[in-house]
Amino acid sequence: MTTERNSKALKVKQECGENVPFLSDSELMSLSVRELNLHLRGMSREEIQKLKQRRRTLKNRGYAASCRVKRVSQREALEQQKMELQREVDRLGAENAGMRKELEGLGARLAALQKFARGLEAGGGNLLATAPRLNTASVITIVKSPAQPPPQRDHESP
Amino acid sequence: MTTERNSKALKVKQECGENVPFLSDSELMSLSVRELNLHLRGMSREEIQKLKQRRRTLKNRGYAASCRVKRVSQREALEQQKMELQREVDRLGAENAGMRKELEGLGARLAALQKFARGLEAGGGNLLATAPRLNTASVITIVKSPAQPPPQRDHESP
DNA sequence: CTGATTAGTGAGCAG
DNA sequence: CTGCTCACTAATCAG
Repeated sequence: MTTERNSKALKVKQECGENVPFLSDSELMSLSVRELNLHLRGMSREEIQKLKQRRRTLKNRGYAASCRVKRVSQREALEQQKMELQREVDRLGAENAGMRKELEGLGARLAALQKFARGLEAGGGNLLATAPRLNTASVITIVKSPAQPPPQRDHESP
Repeated sequence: MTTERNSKALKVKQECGENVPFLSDSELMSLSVRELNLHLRGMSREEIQKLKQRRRTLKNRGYAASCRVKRVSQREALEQQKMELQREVDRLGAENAGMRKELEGLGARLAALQKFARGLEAGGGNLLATAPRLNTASVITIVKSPAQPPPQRDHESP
């Protein structure tokens, strides 16, 4: 199955020896019916039928070949589409993992903040008194968003 | 191409009429060589060769059939896998969109908080004085996590 | 030899 | 008629 087919000299009916009647070997395949008729002067009905059958056979040979080519092409196209989808899955999966990590980080930050806020509430209203070791630069105050996004698009940059 | 093949009474070489020699019609296909030889008593070399060739042909018919079946199965399997991947892409895409929205919301909240915090810094150290309209229940304080655990953290209130 | 695969061939359908 | 597809056959390869 892996090895290459070496001596591939198939049969391919070739009546070259004795029977080169009037028309070329297999290029009557490319003639139209009208053109074929021009070459059909003075032939017995039987010979005409024989020639037309040979033409049909040659045509069928080509049809079968293109049928196989088409089959292979379709299979390869399917595999190609499958690989593209797999790549898309990988991409989305990675993006997903990244965002999940981001969310996790933000969630942890918010949890810590809420904990700190609870301590604030319990200790009193004075922020600086409650957390004396924190300077204002490291302290951010949060208002629980009442479902109204701020018109300003400002992001932090750590 | 869409219509079903109606009268599918293919040729399937059946030499039932005159030629039912010694062995069943086509069930010599299922005999092993050893068993076949038992039925080969008193036959001319030529007849034996003929029978063996018929057996080989019948076998080949079956091989070709299973080859076609396999081809179809593989194609269907590919299409199946493709559909599953497509479903996976859709699922991940939806999950992705959801998380993106979550991140967007959290980002907006953090942006608002930073804006508020900047106002705090500019106005002075007193939080309540800077935001007099906010009660402590709606205010949460954030510490930019400096990756250093607080040395004394023993007040907890669930 | 057995089983699988390929190309060629005729049957039969569809346009 | 033309083009395509199916089932069959022989040739060939692989194990």
